[in-house]
Amino acid sequence: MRIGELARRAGTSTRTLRYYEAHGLVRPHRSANGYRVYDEAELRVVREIRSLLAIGFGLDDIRPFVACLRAGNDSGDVCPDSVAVLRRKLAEVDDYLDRLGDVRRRLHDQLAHAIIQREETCLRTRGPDG
Amino acid sequence: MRIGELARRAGTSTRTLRYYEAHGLVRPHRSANGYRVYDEAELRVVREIRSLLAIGFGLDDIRPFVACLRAGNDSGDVCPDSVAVLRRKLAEVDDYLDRLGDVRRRLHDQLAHAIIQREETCLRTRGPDG
DNA sequence: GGTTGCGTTGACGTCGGCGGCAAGGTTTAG
DNA sequence: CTAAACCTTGCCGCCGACGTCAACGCAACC
Repeated sequence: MRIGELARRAGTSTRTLRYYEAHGLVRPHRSANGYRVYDEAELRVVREIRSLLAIGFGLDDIRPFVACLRAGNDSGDVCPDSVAVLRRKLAEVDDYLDRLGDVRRRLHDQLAHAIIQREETCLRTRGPDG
Repeated sequence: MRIGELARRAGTSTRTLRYYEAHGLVRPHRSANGYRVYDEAELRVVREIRSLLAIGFGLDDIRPFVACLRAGNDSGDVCPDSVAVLRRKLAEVDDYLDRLGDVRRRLHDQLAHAIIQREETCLRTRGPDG
C-alpha cells in the first residue's frame, strides 16, 4: 500500500503520514523507485495515532502505544509504558476538569453579577416602577 | 507612570504592555521624549486583561471589557457586549467540560481495560495460582 | 509524446501571547 | 565623564500538528 491509499483509508492526508514518519511513529518500507510502501498493520497504527490525538494526546505521548501495537499486542494500551501515560493523562484531565470547573463558576458568577448590575442601573434610570 | 512602573504594578512585563497596546487594548500618552505615559486608570485595565486571560479568554474577547471600563463603569462586565462574551464563553466552557468528561471516561475505561488485560496475561503466564 | 495523477524532498505559513535580543536614545546618579 | 537604568522600534523564536506551495521524478493511458 502506498501513501495515498493509506491516507485515504485512515481518513487523513499524505502530509500527515510523512509528518508521523518524521517523528518516528510510522515506518514504511521503500520500493525501488523510492515510494513509501506500508504494510497492512500500519493502518492500525495510524488509526491508533489519530484516535489518541483526538482525545488530546501529543505525538510524544503516543509513541508507547505504537510500540505496544508493533510488539504484537491486540491493543496499544496494555503495555506498562502505555498504562503509565494513560494514568498521567487521566490525572492531567482531572486537573484540567477542576480548573475548568473553577473557571465555569467564575464565569457564572460574573454573568449573574453583571445582569444584576444592569437591572439596578435600569431601575435607577427609569424609576422604581420599571 | 511609565511602562516599567506599570509593568511592575500589574505584575507583568513591558513587552506584554507594548503587545497589548499593539492590539488596541491599552492606550498610553507620549511624553516629549517619546516615552509611554500611562494614567492611573490603565492599571485597572491591565489587571482586567490579565484576569480574563488567566481564565482562557483571548485578547479579542477582552476588548469589550476594556471598553466597558473605559466608559466609566466600575466593572468591565456590565456592558451588553461584555455580557454577550461572558455568555458565549460560558457556553464554550460548558461544551468543553462535556467533551473533557467524555475524554475522561474513555481514559478511565481504557485504563481499566488495560489493567484487566495485564492481569489476565499475568495469570496465563504464571499459572492460575499467580 | 503529452497529459494526468501519482510520488519525492524541502521549506515556509498558521495561531497567540508573549520572550528575548539588537541597536539605538534619554535620564539620572556618582 | 561615565556607567547604569531607563526607554524606543523592530524583528526572530517558540510551541504543535499539520497546510500549502515549489520543483521535481515516476507511471500509466491515449
